Formats: sequence, structure tokens, C-alpha cells
Amino acid sequence: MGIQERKERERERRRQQIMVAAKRVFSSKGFSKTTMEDIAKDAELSPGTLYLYFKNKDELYASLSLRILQYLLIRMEHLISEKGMNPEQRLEALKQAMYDVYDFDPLILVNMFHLQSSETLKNLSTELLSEIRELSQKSLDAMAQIFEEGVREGYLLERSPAVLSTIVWAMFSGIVLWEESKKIIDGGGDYLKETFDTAFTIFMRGITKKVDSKSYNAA
Amino acid sequence: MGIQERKERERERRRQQIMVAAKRVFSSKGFSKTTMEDIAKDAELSPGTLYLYFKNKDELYASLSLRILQYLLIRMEHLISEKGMNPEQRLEALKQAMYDVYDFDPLILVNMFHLQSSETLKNLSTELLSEIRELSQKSLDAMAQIFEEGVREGYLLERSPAVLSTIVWAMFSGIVLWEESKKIIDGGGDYLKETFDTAFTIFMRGITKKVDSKSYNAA
Amino acid sequence: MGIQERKERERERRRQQIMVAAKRVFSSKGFSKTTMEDIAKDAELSPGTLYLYFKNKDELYASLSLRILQYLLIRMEHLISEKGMNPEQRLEALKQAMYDVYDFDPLILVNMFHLQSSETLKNLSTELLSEIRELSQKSLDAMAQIFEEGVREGYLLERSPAVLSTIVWAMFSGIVLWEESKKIIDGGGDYLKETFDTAFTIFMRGITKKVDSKSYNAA
Amino acid sequence: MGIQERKERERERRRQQIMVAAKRVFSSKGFSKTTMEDIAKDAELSPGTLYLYFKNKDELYASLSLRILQYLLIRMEHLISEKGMNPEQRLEALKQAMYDVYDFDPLILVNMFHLQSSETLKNLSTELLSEIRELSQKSLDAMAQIFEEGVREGYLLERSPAVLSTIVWAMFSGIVLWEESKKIIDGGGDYLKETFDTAFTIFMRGITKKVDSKSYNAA
DNA sequence: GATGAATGAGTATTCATTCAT
DNA sequence: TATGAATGAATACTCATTCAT
Repeated sequence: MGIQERKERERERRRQQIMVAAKRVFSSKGFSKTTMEDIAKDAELSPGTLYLYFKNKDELYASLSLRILQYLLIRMEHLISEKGMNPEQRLEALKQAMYDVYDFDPLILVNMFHLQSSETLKNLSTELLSEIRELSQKSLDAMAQIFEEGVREGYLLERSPAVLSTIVWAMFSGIVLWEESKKIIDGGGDYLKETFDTAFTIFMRGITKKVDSKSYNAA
Repeated sequence: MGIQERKERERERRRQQIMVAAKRVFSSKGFSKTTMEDIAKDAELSPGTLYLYFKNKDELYASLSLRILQYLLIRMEHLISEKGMNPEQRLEALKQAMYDVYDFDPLILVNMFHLQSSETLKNLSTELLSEIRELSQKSLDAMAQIFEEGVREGYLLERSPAVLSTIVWAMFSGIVLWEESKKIIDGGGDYLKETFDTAFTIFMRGITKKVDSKSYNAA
Repeated sequence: MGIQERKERERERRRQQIMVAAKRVFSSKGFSKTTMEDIAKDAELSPGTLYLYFKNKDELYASLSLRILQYLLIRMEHLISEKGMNPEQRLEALKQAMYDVYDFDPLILVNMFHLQSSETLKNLSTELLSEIRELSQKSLDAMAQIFEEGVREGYLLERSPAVLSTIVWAMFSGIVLWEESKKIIDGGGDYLKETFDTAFTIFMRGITKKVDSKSYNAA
Repeated sequence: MGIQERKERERERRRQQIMVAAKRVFSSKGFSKTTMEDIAKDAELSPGTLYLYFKNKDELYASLSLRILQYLLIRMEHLISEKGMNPEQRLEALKQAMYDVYDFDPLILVNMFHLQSSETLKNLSTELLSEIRELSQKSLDAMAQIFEEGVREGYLLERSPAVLSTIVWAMFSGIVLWEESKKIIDGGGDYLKETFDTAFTIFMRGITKKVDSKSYNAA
């Protein structure tokens, strides 16, 4: 291992250390109530050091979303590379993958929507922004391939794979958002998996060619 | 009209004046970059006056969402009170109602999701919070009635109406959020209606008992 | 007195209050070691209030120089409006006026040179900058008139009045700077008046047509 | 050449390398906006290394002024050691020497005044401060010798040589400062040489015993 | 000597909110 | 009611300097 490489690895380790702390603090206090000093303390570093690894608070925040997007992409790519699954099985695996994304980091997933729908985006460096864009796009593309295959093999109705993947992702994120906000608003909720399972089943039935008896009136 | 009532009406007018200004400014600058003074200027009032009508910035912000929730509820209640529609027609009308909610104020709709997913909720007064909760719940309940009727009349599969309405709402909000964020991230988008139309059609097919030939392979 | 005018007067009073405090603190601690909070405390105001009257620290600093330039201009204009003085008397009065400017506020005079020669200028608003420029120019123009008259009346040699006034001002400011820096460097100095008196006498002899016996070998 | 001496030479070279970089950066960004890292980068060294050669930022800054003072002293000493000049010629040579000082490094010359008039002086080490003091004093003493000789030889009026040299230096620095600030404030200027030439001529006429016909009404 | 990562004290500025008028 | 001047707490970010390697 060259000295260059060792340094790079060390640097990456520090970044992770900071991100872990950031996630912890952001999750418990929310974005605007979290101070850089809070994060520094949690990471057992000085505030100045944070700025050696992240341009500003917004970028540190956004980098957390990046991680979950990266995880999403990995799962999607793994999914489409898997051999020997028929479309039905593959779609079932897709649903499972999305559960895993949620489990990977539910709070950051919600944050991601905050990020996307806010003015935060304007403070991000173009590199980071394009990285986010690229990851989102790739993940959706991967999802689309699954649907495409289903269509090609005559299992699914002829629908645009791109639109189908958008809908799945929207449905998933909408439910996440809804369940999380219910938790805050009335302390209820966390039926995410049940709800998403139902939603997914309905969705599948809606795009499957031969609507089999199994889906007919199944709970 | 009593003097009390006249006063109340005057007061309501001022509130609206402020909310209109607030909406304008929040929409163009985002929540955290908007100052109370910005809003006061836009409303041609002094900063102090704002506080005579709204407890604080968060509540002013949240009150905007309230309006759109009120509109949603009105539409839903109107929908279920309408006589002489069969389930299919009623569901079609539901889809149309949601388009209208979007058109009523797309930016505020997005703000609403932002509101839901953020720490803002924690700063709201219990009154406002419960008002939001109540409106959301009522709207969803109204939606649920539509599904319930469809089930009762044997048009829809036996599914929990509450879950179905949750899914529709989540699907809708997920797509809104997704399309808006695409606008910001890569300047693309605004396929909301097309996407939601497809999503709704699929969803309908997924929950309809007799899957007719019409939906089979339709674009 | 209209209400508008009363407010304006009140506002001006606050500005002065702040400037007096600023001068006191800047003089004792220097520009970069003075914090806005120091000044606020000295003025018995809150830090935020300072920003209601001055855009930023640089402008507050520069506004001090403005006062001394205003004083300089007043003295110069008074000088040229004075009737019944011959050129010799008028030049003597010029020297006296410059002493007074120095006495008006020696430290701020030094600051003014700091201001001029530094990067501070770049942070100033264009209004303030042009005000400084205008005051400087007007003062020099007034000075130039004195020399012009002396030339016209045949008392002085034919020299450009603009250049003469530049030289007098440069000589004056150079001596101020030098004496002040000597105070800091070796604790010596404060021979400003003696030195400037000699310098002025020599300068006068150098531009006077008839070099009289009085100036010959006078101390 | 001993090993000790070689080391010393090497050390001096590094100092020069740093000073050259420092001058470049200070000149383009001003003192307070220049960071030590800027200088380190320009010098292709690490920040830490700068501190092996200069105690701190202030001293690095001041050391630049030192160079120009050293140059001034060299010129002055050379001037008085020159044989076979009459007072008139020597004074003419003095004027020329000051032009050369200006040309040697106009920006640093301005910096020097900035240095003198500011709080920077208070941060300098006593060694550096006394070095500055000594160089200034020696240069002025050398200048004074020129005037003294002029007086002794009956060419100049009986004036204190120390005061005369102070005045010449103040006049010179005042003009430099004035011309430079005009450049910043209104983009005008660089008439330094013309202005100083006139000033010097007037000054000479003011201290010369026999005011000859040449200076009478000359341009 | 040289490095450069880490430090952490230091501060200008903002802005939601109040309250005397 | 309405005002808007004043408040002052709160904080992101910088950068001269150090020191372990």
C-alpha cells in the first residue's frame, strides 16, 4: 500500500467518523437546531477539523443522503445482476430491497426529502449535486431494467419502465414520509412495512398481465 | 352584523393579507431565508403587527399548509356527498380532486411536505398541531368512505379502506415531491399529471375486482 | 418641527453616540483588535443596534474619517470666504487651520491614512467612498484657491495651485504620520507643530516671489 | 566556506524565497486578507515552514519593510561617502535616491506606512522593532549629514539638519501615500515624480541662502 | 529541517421577537 | 391596534499557530 493510498484511506476514515457523528446529532435535534460544534464534540474533533472534510454544514448534511443513495444503488445493481430469477421473484426482491433501504437509515431517508424539497440544494457544490443526481438516476434506471425485463418476458403489461420505477419510488417515499410524520404529529404509526406491502401488492396486480386467483381478494 | 362579528371579519382579512404575503415570500426564498421583515414589507405592515396575528414564524408557515388541507377536505366532503355516482365514477372524481389540490397551490403543497418531514412540527402550538391532525384525518376518512363504498358494492377487492386512502395520498404526495425535486435538481419534470394518471390507473386495476379487458395492455 | 424631522434628528444623535464610542475604542485598541461588541458596550447599546446605523465595521470605521474631512472642509471654506486678508495672512491662516484639524482629532487623522492605504476601501459602500472622495477633493480645491489668489496677486511664483495644495497636504500628513509612528516606535516625538511650522516656513519661502530678509536665516 | 556558513547562506535563501512570495501575496490581497497558507502555497512550502523562518505573520510583514529601509540606508550611506560633489549636486542626488527607493518597491513602501500607522507595531518583537528604529534613524542621520554639510559650507540657511531630513522624508512619504490612495479611490494619479520634483525644488529654494534667478518663476 | 493535519479561540452579523409609544 | 426601534442570543466559519511524525 503506497503512502498516497494510506493517506487517502485515513482521510476517508475521518470523513466516516464525522458523518457518523453528524447523523447521530442531526437525527436527534434536526438540521437547524444542530450546531457544528455539537457535531464536533460528538466526533471528538474540533470545529475547524470538520471544515477540512466538508465545505459547510449543508454539504455535511447532504453527504448523509449520499450514503443512503449509494446503498440504494448497490442494492439495485445487485438485484439486476442476479441470475435465475423470474420477473415475479425479481419484483418480490425489489420490494425487499426497499425495506432494507428503509432499515439502513430511516431518519436519513426522511432527511433526504427535506434536502430535496428545500433551499438547501442551492448551497451545495456542483460536484455533490451532480453526484446526487447521478445516483438517483442510476438507481431508477436499474429499477427500470427490472420492469423492462418483466414486460419483455410478457409478464407485465406494456408500460413505460421509467414511469413504473418512478411510481414505485414515489409510492415508497410517500409512505415513508407519511408514516414518519404520523409519528411526529400524533405519535402513531410505523406501519410502513404493512402499508408498503399492501401498496406493492396492489401495484403488482395492477401491472401484471394475467391477474391470477391468488391476488384476488387476498389480504 | 354585530360589532363583534365585524371585528372578527376584519381580523380574518388581516390574517389573509399576511398569509398571501407570506406565501409569496416563502415560495420565492424558502423558509429559512425568509425573514419576518420580508413578509411584513410585502404585506405593507410592520414586523410587530405580524405577531398580533401569528404566534411566531413557524405558525405563520404552518398556517399556509392549513389552507390547502382545508381545501382538500372541502373537496373530499363534496365528493362523498355527491349523489348518483357509481364507484368507478367516484374514483375518477377522486383523482380529479387531487389534481385540483395540486393546482390550488403547488408550492404550498410542497411546503406542506417539507413541514411534515422537518423539525418545524416540534415548534408548533398544540392547537395548530391538532388542527392539522384533524384536517388530515378527516380528509383521509372521507377518502376512505369512497373506498369503503366501492368494497361494499362489490366493485373493489376486500381491502382496508383506511389503508387504501393512505396509499393514494402517499402515492400522490410522493409523485408531487419527486417531480418538484426533479425541477430543482436537473431542471426537468412537471410530468406530475401524466405520472399520477398512470399510477392511479394501475392502482385502480390493482384493487378492482373484475379486471376488465379495457385495462389489459392499455397504454 | 415635523415628526419626520424629529426622527431624523434622533437618528443622527444615535449615530453620533455610536461614533463617539467607536472612536474611543478604536483609538485605544486599534482597528482589528476592536470588536463590535466592545463598541456596543461602550455606547451602551446592543450589537444589533450598531448595524441599524452602520452597514458594517468598515463603514463605521470610515465614517470617523469622514467627520475629520468634514471639519477640514469647513475650515477651508471659511478661510477662503474671509475677506480682507492678504495672501501672506491667508497662508498663515491655512497653517493654523491645519493645526486645528490635527487637534480636532489626532488619532482619527492617523486612522484616515490607514484607511486610505489599505484594503478597507474595498468594503465600503460606493456612497461612502464617493463622499470621502468628494470631501477630499473639495478641501484641496479650496486650498488651491488660496494659492491661486496668491499667484494672481503676484505674491507667489507661478506654480500650479493644484500641485501646491497637494504638496501642502502631503507634507502635513507625512509629518503627522511620522511623528505618530515615532511615538509608537521609540516613545519620542510630538514635535509635530514645530516641525510643521518649519516645513511650512520653508515651503512658503520656496514659493514666494520676493524672498525677503526676514526669512533669511530666521530660526 | 565553513559548513556553518553554508548553512547560514541556505537559511538566508529560504527567507528570501518566503519574502518574495509574501510580498507578492500581500501586495495583491492586502495584509488582513492574506493568509499564511496563501503565502506558503506561493512559496511552495508548508505553512509550518514559514514559522521556522519568521516568528509570526506580523514579523513576516514587517521584514518586508526592513528590506526597503536597508536599501534606503545603503543609498544614503553611499551618497555621503561620494567625494567631489558640491552641496547642490548632493541634494540633487538625494532626490534621485528617493526616486530609486520608490522604484525599488512602491508597494512595499506603502505597506511600510501602513505598518507605521497601525497596531501592527505593537505585535513586533523588540529585536525587530529596534532594527526598524535603528535603520530609520541611521538613514535620517545620513540625510542630516548632507544638510549639515550644506549649512557648514554656507550654501544652506542655518536650520537644524535633523529637522530638515525629517521634513524631506515626511514630504516624500506623504506624496507617495497620497498618490497611491488616489489610485485606489478614483483610479487617478501616478504623478509622484512630477509632484515630488516640484516639492523638492520648492523646498530647496526655501532653504537655500542665495535664491538664484534660476528658481525664480521656473516651472 | 520540513510537513500539514489538527486545533480552537475569536467575532461579525443576523433576525425572531418584544415593548414603549 | 399598530408601530418599528431595539434587543441580544445564537453560530457558522476562519486562520494563525502548533506539534507529532
